[in-house]
Amino acid sequence: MRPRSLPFDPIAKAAELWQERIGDSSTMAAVTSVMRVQQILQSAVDAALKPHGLTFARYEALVLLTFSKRGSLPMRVMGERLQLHPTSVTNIVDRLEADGLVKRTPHPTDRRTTLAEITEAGRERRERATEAVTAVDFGLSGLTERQTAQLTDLLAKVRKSAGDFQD
Amino acid sequence: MRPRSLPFDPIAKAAELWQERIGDSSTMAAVTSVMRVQQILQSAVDAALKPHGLTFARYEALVLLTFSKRGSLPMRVMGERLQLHPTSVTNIVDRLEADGLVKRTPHPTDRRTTLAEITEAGRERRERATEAVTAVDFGLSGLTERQTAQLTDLLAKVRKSAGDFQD
DNA sequence: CTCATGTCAGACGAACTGAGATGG
DNA sequence: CCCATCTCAGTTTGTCTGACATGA
Repeated sequence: MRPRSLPFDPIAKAAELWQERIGDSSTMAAVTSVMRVQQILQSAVDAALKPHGLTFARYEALVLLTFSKRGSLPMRVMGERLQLHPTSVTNIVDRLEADGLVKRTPHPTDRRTTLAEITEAGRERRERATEAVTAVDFGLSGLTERQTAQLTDLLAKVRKSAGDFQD
Repeated sequence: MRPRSLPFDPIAKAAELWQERIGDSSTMAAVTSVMRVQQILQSAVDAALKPHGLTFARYEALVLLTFSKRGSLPMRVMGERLQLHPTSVTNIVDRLEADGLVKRTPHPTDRRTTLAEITEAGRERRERATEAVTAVDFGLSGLTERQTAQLTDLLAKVRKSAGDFQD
């Protein structure tokens, strides 16, 4: 149950007080804003996915597998792409497999690695789930096309600076 | 243990494939970017706060109390400002109180409500913690002053559109 | 030998649901 | 009576650590 909306912007207010009492507030305001917007988007997306028995993390995993050439990827690669801890990958694949959306199969040449392969049920589920999340625009509203692209660009700078990727 | 960095931007790559196979990818790219950057910031901030025995959520609560006139607020108000579930407020105040950083006191007139009041130890801890998080810029790097402000503005539009606040 | 890959057990933080006690 | 405030118990989700088995 999310609290009702405030008559003022709580982050702008906090930034104002921070500036008075502590110092430069621009970084603090941006970081708090990212945290809050993530919360908004996550809960919107999770709500849209709930009827389909998925969370955003599991949905992302399904999409990633859909995009792969053979519909399967080594679990290590999934972790790399989705920026997940190895044990988180195990956890997510466990749940997807329990729902019959993914199947673990042995790697043909490297017997250390396990492939996660999307099933036909997984592909169908992914399609329904995509309809659900796009119908609510992933919870993102209030921006023009251009502003949305601008947001993505700014965040890419941050990700790159944090070492998420090169180039 | 975070995976090493990729030789390409995984979100840009996913957006490209999404565009080919599913449709417009601009919203999906922005949302995925927010999710990922939040993860980066959260882990940077939590790492900086760990030596001080705080998480970001608890740190935010301490800051909020520091900013309040009497150093105390009704728990319901804390939930409103920090956008937290009532049980999460209980949980956070429990831990802060166990560490002696906050004290529960009865509301003078409304006996239903409990005030959380920051202690002197809490104020000191907040100050040290602020030094720690500002020293790492809250994990945010790669943006100019102007871009940081731009990011905050764009995210404010999203928050407002989602009903976080009016005006 | 080393290193990589995946899994397991156990802990944790944070959010939720549903129920309840207390009081306005 | 209804409603607000807070707490408690229990569940879910994802992350982490440390250890381990297997195999390149």
